[in-house]
Amino acid sequence: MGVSKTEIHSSTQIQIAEIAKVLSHPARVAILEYIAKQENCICGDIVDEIGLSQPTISQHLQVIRNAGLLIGTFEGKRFCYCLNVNRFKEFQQLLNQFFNHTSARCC
Amino acid sequence: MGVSKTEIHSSTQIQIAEIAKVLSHPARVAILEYIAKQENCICGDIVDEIGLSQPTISQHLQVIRNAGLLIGTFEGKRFCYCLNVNRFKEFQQLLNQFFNHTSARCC
DNA sequence: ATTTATTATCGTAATATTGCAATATTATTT
DNA sequence: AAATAATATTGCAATATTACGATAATAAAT
Repeated sequence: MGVSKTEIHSSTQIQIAEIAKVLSHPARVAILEYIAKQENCICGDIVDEIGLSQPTISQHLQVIRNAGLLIGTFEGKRFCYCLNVNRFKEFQQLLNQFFNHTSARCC
Repeated sequence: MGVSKTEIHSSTQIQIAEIAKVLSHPARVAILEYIAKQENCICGDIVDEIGLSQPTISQHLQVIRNAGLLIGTFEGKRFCYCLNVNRFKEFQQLLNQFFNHTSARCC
């Protein structure tokens, strides 16, 4: 009834789905791209960059943060979040494992 | 108000999000894995394999089909769907492009 | 300490997703 | 053609997601 039956699936399947869910909204894709390309991590202007309200961006950022894709650093006095590249590459690796494993077994 | 503002995003961002959405449910991940590993494409028993009702599986299959990930073939008399490996690998490639492009630009 | 700027949270409305029972459709046999 | 099997669709309920205004919390600067 609208709720996913996660208990019937393997942890790997759930993991892939969780990773994919983070990327399953264009705003989050855009935010990730934007954060990554900002050299000095001044990320407060995501709201200006992407045409969504500040609460909405904050909500999307939370999804990204919960996935472990954000790390905070200090640049002088300013605190700013930055892409967790290691985690990001882990996402890529896990997805590639899924793709390779799955397509290799196909008829 | 609950609806994605797709018009503000680039076609690449939307494409990545669409690909990710297909993989964003463990049942669909499981279905893709199952279809891929079936040598002779006898896929009617997905329902037995995965613990979900036939309508629910059919619904998930439609999402997978709409993404272009299913092709139908004839094996003797039986029609059966099979993973579209080319499209599947295209998904992998597009995701890798996104990951490589994004992580390369990070601070 | 008080203003100012930035980010997070709350509340709420609209829409989407997930799941299944019931039913319809389609295909295959007999 | 009628029966059987397999898949798709419909309808509906429960939950999740998306979006934003209002507000709270946090940090920076005066």
